[in-house]
Amino acid sequence: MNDQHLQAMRHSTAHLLAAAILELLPNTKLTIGPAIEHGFYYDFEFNKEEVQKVFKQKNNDNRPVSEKIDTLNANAFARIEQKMAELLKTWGAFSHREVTEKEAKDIYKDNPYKLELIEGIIKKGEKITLYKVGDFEDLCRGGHSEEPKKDIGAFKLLSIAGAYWRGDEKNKMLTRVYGTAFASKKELEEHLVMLEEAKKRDHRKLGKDLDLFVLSDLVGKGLPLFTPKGTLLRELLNDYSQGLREEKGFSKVWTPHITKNDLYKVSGHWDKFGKELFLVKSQETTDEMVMKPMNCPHHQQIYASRIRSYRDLPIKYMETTTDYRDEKAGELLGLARVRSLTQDDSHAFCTPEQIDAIYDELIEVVQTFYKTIGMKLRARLSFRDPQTPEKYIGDDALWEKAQEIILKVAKKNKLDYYTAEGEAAFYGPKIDFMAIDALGREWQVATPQLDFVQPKRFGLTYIDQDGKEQTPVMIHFALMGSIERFLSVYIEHTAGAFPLWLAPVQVSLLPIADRHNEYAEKIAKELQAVGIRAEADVRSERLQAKIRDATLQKVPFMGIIGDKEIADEVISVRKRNGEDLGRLAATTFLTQLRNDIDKKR
RNA sequence: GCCGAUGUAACUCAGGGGUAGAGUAGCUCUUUCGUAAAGAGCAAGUCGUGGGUUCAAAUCCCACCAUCGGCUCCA
Repeated sequence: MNDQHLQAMRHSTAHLLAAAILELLPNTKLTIGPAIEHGFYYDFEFNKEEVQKVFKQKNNDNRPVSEKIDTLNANAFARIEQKMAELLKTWGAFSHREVTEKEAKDIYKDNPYKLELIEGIIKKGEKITLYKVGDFEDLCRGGHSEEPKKDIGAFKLLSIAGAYWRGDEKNKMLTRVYGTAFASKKELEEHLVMLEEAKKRDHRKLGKDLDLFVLSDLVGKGLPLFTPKGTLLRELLNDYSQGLREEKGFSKVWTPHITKNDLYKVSGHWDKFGKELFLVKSQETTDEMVMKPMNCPHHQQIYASRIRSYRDLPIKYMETTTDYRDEKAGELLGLARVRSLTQDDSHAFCTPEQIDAIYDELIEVVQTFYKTIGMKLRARLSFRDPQTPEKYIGDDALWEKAQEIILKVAKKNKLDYYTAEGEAAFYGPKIDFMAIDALGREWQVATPQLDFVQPKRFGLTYIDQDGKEQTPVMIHFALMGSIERFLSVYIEHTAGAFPLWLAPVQVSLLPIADRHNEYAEKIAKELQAVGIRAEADVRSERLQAKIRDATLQKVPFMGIIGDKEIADEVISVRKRNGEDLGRLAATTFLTQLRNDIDKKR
C-alpha cells in the first residue's frame, strides 16, 4: 500500500468511527476526521446526557454516577470498535454527490461546525460534496478507499483528548478520539509493539530507574533536580560541547540569571515573549527584574562594552547557563519541556564576509558531536516564505545573500538537507539540525541562526578598514539546544545504555563471595586512580543477582572476581549485553577502558 | 490555560462508607554461592492537600496541587 492509499484507508476508518459513534450516540455532532501519521482522529461534540445514558458505569448500590462522567472515556472503546467492525462488514464502495449550498446548509442546519466548514468551502469556490458508504453519509472532500472492506485490515482506538475547534483556544473544546489503522493485523501489532517500546524507553521512567533526575512538588512544576549520576551526564556532555567550540575559538563568558526587563524591551523579546517571563521583585530598588529567558542580549552587552575593530572579529562567546521560561502548565513534559532549561549557548559576532567560514566551523562541530554520540542528522534549511516578506525584518538583498550562504555551506558540507520555506526566524534564516533516534523519530537539536536584527537594535558596531562604523552579524548557536531537552531525546535514543565515556558507572566489579571483596575493592581503586568510574558490589548477594542489577543499571562492563581470578591475577569481563570478553589482566583491562573513554566510545 | 484521566508504603500496583493490601526495594538473620532475581523474619502509609456530606470518609461531593494523554495536521 503506498502512502496515498494508506491515507485514504485511514481517512475511511475515520468515517467508520463516525458512523459507529452515530449508531451508538445518534445525537452526536460530527466535525472532521482526517488521516494522520499511523492513524486518524475524529472530533465530536457529544450530547452529555446521551453519553451518560449509553455508557453509564455500573454501580453496585444506588449511588449516583459522578456528574463529571459526561463524555466518552476509554472504557467505551471496546463497544465502539465492535460496532465499527459490524458496520465495516456491510460497507460497499463510497459514492458521492454534489449538493448546492442551500441543500448542504439544510442537511447540517443543526450542526454549527459543518455549517462553518460549508462557509469555508463556498468562500474557496469549491464544490460541496457528500460521501456515502453503507448508511452513513458525511460532508467530505473525498480521498477514501475504493474498497474499505478490503483495505481496512486492522484498527484500534487509542486515546481520547480534548481539542479546540480549529485549534483555537477561544473556540469550544470538542472530544477527539484517536485511532490507528493498518492494512493488516500484523502491521497493527508491530505498531503497537513500537508504541510499547517507546513507553519502555520513556525518559521519565528511565530517569527514575537509572537515578538521573527527580521532580519535587515542593520545588515546582517543570523544575527538574539532577542527582549525582544525572549531573555527571550533563557535565560530561557539556564539557564535550564546549570543548569542541573552544577549538574553534569560542571563549567562555558568564552572565547573571536575573536582569532588568529593559534589556528585553530593547531586544524585542519583551513584546514577543513577555508572557513567558518570570518576573522578579526587588525589595531594595524599584527596578523591574526578570529571570533571563535567553542569553543573546547579555552576550551583546559584553560585545558592546568597548569599541570593536574589524581586526577583532569574529568575536565568539559561549556560556552554558540556565534560562527560565514560564511555559504553560499543560505543556510541561519530563525533561522535554521544562521551566528551567540549560542552554549550551554561544554567539559569534562577525562581518558579513565571515559568515561563511563560521558556518563551516559550526557544521563541523555539529557533525562531530552527533557522530560521537551516535545519532544521525538531517538538516532543514529554514528560509523565509517569499509570499509573505512582511513577516521578516531586514532588506531583501541581505536575506538573499544569507540564504545563498546557507545553501552553499549545506552543499559544501554534504549535509542531508531539505529546504523549508516559511520556517525562518523573523530576524534571519537558519539551519535546523534534526537528530534521528533509534525508533526513527526526528528531534530538532542544534540550530545555527543568522541574526541581522538584534545587533542593530542594540546599536552594536565595529570600525571597518575605512574607519566607518558597521553593524556586525550575530550567529546564535547551541549544540545540544537545551541540555534537559537533549537528555530527554538521548535517554530515549540509547534506552539508558550510554556509551562508555558517558556511563555514570563504567565498571562494576562483582566478587563472587565475601572472601573476594578485598581484591575487588583493590581493583576498583586502581581503576578509579586513572579516572575510571568503577565500583565494587560487595553486597551479600549471589553473582547472578549482581549481574542482573548491573545489567539493569546499564553498566557497560562487569568484572567478575572469584578464586580463579585471584589466583591468576585476572578479571573475567562481561559486557552489559551479555557478551563475554574472557579473562583479562587488570592492567590490560584498565588500558583498554582508558583508551576507549578517551576516544569517547 | 483548556478537555479528559490518574494520585494508596521508597517503587509498581490491587482494593474501597465501618482493623490498610501485594510484589519489589529497605533493615535483621541464615546462606558464601561462577555469568539476569537464595531463604526466613521485621519495619514501612495523615490513601496528594484543604474543605464539605455522614454516627462514621482513604472511599461520596467541591476546591486546590501534582502527574499523564491531548489541544499544528482544516471536510
